[in-house]
Amino acid sequence: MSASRTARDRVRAELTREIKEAARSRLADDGAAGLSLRAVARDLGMASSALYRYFPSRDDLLTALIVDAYAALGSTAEAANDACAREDLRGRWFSTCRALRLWALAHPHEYALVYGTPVPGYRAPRDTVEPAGRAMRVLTGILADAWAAGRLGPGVAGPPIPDPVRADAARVGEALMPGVPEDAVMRGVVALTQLFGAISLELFGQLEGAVDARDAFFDHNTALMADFVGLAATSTLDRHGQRGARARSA
Amino acid sequence: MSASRTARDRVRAELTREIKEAARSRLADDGAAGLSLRAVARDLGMASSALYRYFPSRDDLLTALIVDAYAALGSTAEAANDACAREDLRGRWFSTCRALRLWALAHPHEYALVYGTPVPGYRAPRDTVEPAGRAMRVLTGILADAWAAGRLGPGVAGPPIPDPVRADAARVGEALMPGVPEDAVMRGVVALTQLFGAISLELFGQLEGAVDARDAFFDHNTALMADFVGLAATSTLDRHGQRGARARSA
DNA sequence: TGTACATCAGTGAACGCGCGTTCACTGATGTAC
DNA sequence: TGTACATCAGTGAACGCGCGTTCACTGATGTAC
Repeated sequence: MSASRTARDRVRAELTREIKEAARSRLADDGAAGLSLRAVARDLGMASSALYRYFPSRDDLLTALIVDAYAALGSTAEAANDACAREDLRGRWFSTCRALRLWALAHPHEYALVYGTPVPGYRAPRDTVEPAGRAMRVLTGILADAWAAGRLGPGVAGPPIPDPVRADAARVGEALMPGVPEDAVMRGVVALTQLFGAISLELFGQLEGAVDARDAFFDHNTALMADFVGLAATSTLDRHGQRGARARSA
Repeated sequence: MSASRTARDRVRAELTREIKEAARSRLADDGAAGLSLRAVARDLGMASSALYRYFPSRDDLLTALIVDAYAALGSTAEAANDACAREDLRGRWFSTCRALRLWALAHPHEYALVYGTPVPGYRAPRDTVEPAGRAMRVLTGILADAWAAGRLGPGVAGPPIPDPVRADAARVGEALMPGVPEDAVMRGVVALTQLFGAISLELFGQLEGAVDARDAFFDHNTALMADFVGLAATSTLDRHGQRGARARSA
């Protein structure tokens, strides 16, 4: 049974993949709000009604694309992180930030799908919640490792944290970087916010005419925020993206 | 001539305003990509063809909305900045950041129009470039004032700035905060990026389930970034949004 | 292995809908003398 | 102030289009005996 099931089912899985692939291409022209089943079917040379054998509605296709985008973003981050020596904390941070930006630049419409303007009328179902956190979790994991290794410096101190914010930071910390004190958690969240702000502004065209050396600019940006969170400067990776460049001292 | 011209022209200006107003409301339901002249006309109780007396095409209406959004964001920032004593630099920074966030929360769809995912197929014309910078210029102006007054601390140092980035920072600094050295310009840009990242993440729903005390969270966020850029902590406004709270020492 | 039946994939026509834009028109408002 | 004319605002019908989704159908693939 399972062997024969896979015969037909492999074709099914393959076509499901192709439909999503075609839909991703369409995204570039029409955006998420304008994603059209008929256009996708046309690109694949099949009847639009055939798509209903694979996705019960347009929104379900959109959901699949969103889940895929989160997953791709997540595994990109994980791969970048894993490519570094575990104890090279600043290197892992840099590598992951860079990988996220490069993925976003290579897949701008999929990035926009998850971190851009929400699609009007579309409500993300539950399936979407879990994969959403994967990329984030890589970055917070680095901070947690740094803290555990006693290698998370004081960073920018800032004013004392008001109680309600402390509660939020405690909850976020519990979920993403257990053991890390609230003020370091806050700095981490601020750094993540900055990271996604930097990627979004570049991707959505707000740097146009203002910043030319985009790669180097992003790297310097990342370096400043690494200092901000207190990630010790032990990496060989934070200048110009050249592995093996001389380590710098903060 | 000019008196009689204004008779008819005042009605025209009024209706132009009403059309844009109705279009703004529509934005909430359908998003920018789905903005429909027919829907706007329906809401106003007029024939859809009548709108062509006011806007030559759908894209021109969209352009008008974008220009308006930038202008509203700009004057919101300016008003918040002007409401503070000129020498209260950190207060001005806080006041402006807060005002921008509150405007965005009050007008999420207009914010998305300018800082969210670009509308597919829409190319912003020239009219859009100048007003885009207004809100930014308020914030950079504060940093420039702080520098001129010798009140811009060292902030986070970061690594030495590579030459291409230095060139970008010099150009941006020239345009937005003349006289401020490149490293401070870079920190300013990073802070602006963080600000828009924070507003966008909150607005686009990424904080859902993670952060509850949104106002206080944003304020603390802002305080950390104010320290990051080196804005001296002399304000009475950076705790809990209460004017007259005790000044704190960094 | 062979046959009878059930399941599934894909088709093409049809549904009802909303869209941007054009056009010839009517009536009101403004202008020139 | 009054009249003749030009300009403008708004109408409603029409154009051609694309959309999501349903449905009865055909033929191929899988299942059970």
